[in-house]
Amino acid sequence: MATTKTRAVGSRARRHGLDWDALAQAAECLKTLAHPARLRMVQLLLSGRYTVGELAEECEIQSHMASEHLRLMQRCGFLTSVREGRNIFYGIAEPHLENLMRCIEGRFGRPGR
Amino acid sequence: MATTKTRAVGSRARRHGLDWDALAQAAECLKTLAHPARLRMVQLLLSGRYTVGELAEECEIQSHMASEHLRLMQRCGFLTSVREGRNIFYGIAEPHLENLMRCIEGRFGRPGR
DNA sequence: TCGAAATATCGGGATCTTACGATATAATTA
DNA sequence: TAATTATATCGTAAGATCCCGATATTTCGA
Repeated sequence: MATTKTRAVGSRARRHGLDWDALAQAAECLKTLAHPARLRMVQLLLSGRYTVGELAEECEIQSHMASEHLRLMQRCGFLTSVREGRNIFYGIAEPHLENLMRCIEGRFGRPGR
Repeated sequence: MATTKTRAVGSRARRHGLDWDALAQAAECLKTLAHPARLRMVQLLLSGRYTVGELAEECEIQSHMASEHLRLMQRCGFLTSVREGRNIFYGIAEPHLENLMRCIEGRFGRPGR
């Protein structure tokens, strides 16, 4: 999973955007985001904090699946979590997610909204 | 792969960003983008057109693998391709990719650049 | 302390992805 | 036509992902 190859810079594109390590990291994060339930969770969490159960209900999945999705996103540093009594509230830790979701909504959102 | 479920809108988040179909579509596209070689190809192609062989060399993969990656991205409508003699030149078809890559570079690019 | 509620983890089976070698197709040149 | 170059496709095996049921863990209330 940790693709840590050292790559020579090709001929036509010197210093073109991200280096290979950054690309591998970015790919990991995109893969983590690339699931409808997880996208939905991010979308919801950008508007405030939610418990696991609430997210599960919104996404219509079992709560232990929500837990799993949240674990994956937390591993990428996307989320915060705070326990309050029996509940655990999740929130957004990665500020860039807002821009990214805006890009995605710009591409996939219906024009009439 | 075609997750076409009809989902009820939950309680706390009415009309929150994208609906389920759009999320599934977005997830597909993100998954397609979520590979270091494919990200690199998009990065390169945003600066001009490239042949399969050039892309393969830049990404240090075999050209038949480049071909495969390009096929996946074309299936999402990301790319254009034009044959010229023996070569096939690929380019960017989806204008939103530029914004998306900027978001990604904003997150993963080194601060000093 | 016991039971219930909320969340997390484990083990497994089905499905998908990835990269490979081999092969096929298309266009060019000898 | 035959050989060469560029690109695409096929079959496949290893590995990853997804979702499930079952089971743990943590916290609260009776």
